[in-house]
Amino acid sequence: MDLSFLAEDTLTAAQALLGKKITTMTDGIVTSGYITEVEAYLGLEDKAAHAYQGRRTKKNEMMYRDYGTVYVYTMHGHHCMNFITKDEHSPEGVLIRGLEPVEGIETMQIRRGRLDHLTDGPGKLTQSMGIRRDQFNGTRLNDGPLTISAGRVPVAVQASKRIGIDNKEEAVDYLYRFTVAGNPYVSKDRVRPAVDNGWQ
DNA sequence: CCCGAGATCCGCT
DNA sequence: GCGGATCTCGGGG
Repeated sequence: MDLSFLAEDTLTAAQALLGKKITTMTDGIVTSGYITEVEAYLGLEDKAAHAYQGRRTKKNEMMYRDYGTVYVYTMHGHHCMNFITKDEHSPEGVLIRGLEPVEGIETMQIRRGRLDHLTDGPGKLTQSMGIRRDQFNGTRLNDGPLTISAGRVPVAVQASKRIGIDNKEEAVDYLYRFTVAGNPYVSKDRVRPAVDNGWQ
């Protein structure tokens, strides 16, 4: 699919990612899901972003690549995945925080070691889909082990505060988290499922 | 070399 | 809601 929507403003790109289907091939096994929850990180002026004030290290180097680059980092022993937006002058990206599983659910259950809560969090979904830093960091969407395609369309998008950044001063209040309204496959919130999980 | 900070997860209260 | 597990990386001595 055409990825040029990732070259535009990151807040718009983040919302446009909701409903897109992402598919991985890891160890010869396909897993996939629809994106239900994302967070935008705006780089230079966003105190919660890894690239705040142009900070550039080995860890966040991929934030300075072009749109469509996959940025995976580890924290607390888990992997988190971003899709980079814009270009090398604007180190911005979108954290993928939730998916509605589609294919390979049994594999996800094995990888997670449990039957539910497979993809309702940034570290959970990377584990379920076999997304490891050494194989995915720095790859490009649709030109590596991760593909993105059209998927579904949300009836409504809900904006809220980002999760887990409670000591970042004014940035904690930005409404840069976006979820599919009425979809239960999201972190933290307990959502009452809407008709068809909030898809059109 | 050591220390501590994280865009987390899990189980328990 | 809370505390503990967990691990890589970056910065300061």
